[in-house]
Amino acid sequence: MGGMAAPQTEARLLVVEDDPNILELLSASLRFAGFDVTTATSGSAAVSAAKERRPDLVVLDVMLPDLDGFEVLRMMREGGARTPVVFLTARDATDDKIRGLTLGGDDYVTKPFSLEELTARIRAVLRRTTAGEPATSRLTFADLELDEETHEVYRGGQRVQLSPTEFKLLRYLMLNANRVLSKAQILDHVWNYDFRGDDNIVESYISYLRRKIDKSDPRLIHTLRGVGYVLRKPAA
Amino acid sequence: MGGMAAPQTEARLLVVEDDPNILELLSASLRFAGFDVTTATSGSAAVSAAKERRPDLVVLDVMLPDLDGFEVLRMMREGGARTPVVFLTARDATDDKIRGLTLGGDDYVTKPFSLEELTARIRAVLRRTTAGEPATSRLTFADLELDEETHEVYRGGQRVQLSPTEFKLLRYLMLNANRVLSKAQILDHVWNYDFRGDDNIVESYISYLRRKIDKSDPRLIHTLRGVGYVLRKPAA
DNA sequence: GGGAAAGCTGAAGACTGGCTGAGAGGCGGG
DNA sequence: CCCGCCTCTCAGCCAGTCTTCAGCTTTCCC
Repeated sequence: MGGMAAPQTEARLLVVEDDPNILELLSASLRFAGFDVTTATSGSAAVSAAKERRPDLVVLDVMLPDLDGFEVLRMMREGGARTPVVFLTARDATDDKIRGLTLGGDDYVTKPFSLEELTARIRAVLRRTTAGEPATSRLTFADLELDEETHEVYRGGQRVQLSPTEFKLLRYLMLNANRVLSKAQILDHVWNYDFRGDDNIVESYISYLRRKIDKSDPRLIHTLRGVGYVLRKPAA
Repeated sequence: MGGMAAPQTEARLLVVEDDPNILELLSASLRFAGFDVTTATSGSAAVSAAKERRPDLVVLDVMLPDLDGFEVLRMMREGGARTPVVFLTARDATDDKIRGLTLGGDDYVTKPFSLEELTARIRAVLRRTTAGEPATSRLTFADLELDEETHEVYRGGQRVQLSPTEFKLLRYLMLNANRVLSKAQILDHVWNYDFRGDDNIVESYISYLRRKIDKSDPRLIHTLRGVGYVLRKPAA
């Protein structure tokens, strides 16, 4: 099943998470997305893995059996390393510590997250911290433009307002333009991993998207009956 | 049992399934399709078989007597092995767990499936995960082209619309070009294994296919009275 | 040539996948 | 506390698809 494109090929990630299911979910999909992934299941293991591997970015659960994520971060950075971090936190952890994170170039994602959400954050942080590149956060396909930073979307130069889920869905389609995506894949990537509804919600959101960005020719979102959806220029 | 071509020659599969009838069906036909097949009938047996054999891909029933498929997957992957998996699930497994199956390049097929369907998925997953190959998903025969990913079919460069079943039938014919296929074989491979209709449906679909892709010379789909059908260039 | 078996195909009806309108429920801002 | 947006579910609908059936043609054999 065609996964995520691999725009960040070979960036090295260290994923730190004690729940084995979530760890498996993360490492499998981030590897498939083209990252070079190492894992750790405790704070202390994370610290030594970080020392050894010098990852480009760390995905770090705040709640760990031994040290908490902030401790781990402090220890990793003793000695001046400036490895960027994306934290995973519980939804209600309105902790002040979390607040300050985006100041230092880091970021956080609340559980339960969607893979789309997480990989978008990872990409954004890497973009910001890697070199001083202009670092475009703009995706384009045909006359569609999507700005990952501002969440603005244009079709044919015309601004379109999308809800958060519509935005994530469109981003996923654009990242995987010309690739056929099944409803299951879309559900797995765009919706939170604890979503337990059925496929029909994908149809609904495809319908919303079409109404907002694909109501006239040339149509870009195509249905392949029994297979999935694909974002593609027609007449190919 | 029908002659599937062996495009993935010698890839090693581990098939895990507790129903002996289905296991037999699977192992026989996958072997005949050119795979090197090992089997296991329980989760724990699967884990040790995986360790020992290091298969290229695992076909894994979700419902097993001891561990469930997800447990098995997690245990297999402890230690960093990245063996891809094609899951077998019940059709109505709407509830929980099934989510996340398309991550990491894996895929799943719902029971009752057709062998065509399953082997197509297996091939697709192997294609995606094996090396960084260009990974063509395109079959061609004479001036017929069939794209397994997008389900697009061309005859002489001309796009043709096929229904899902027509598509599966044509793919089966193309994979077995120049090989004579009996109606029984076609039924066994292209239709779900629980189909209880009669042979005439194959005639119907051959008729549909001819109308769509074989209405003018040179004819490619030939009837061998009393024997079966074959996809072949004439004058041979 | 005639009969029988095999194959072909049009038509009919049931079924399915996908699309969308309506609306319930949640959350957040005013 | 009310309102509006958003998410998600549900149910109806439609088009396309599957399956069966019956009558027809072709082929084969005597």
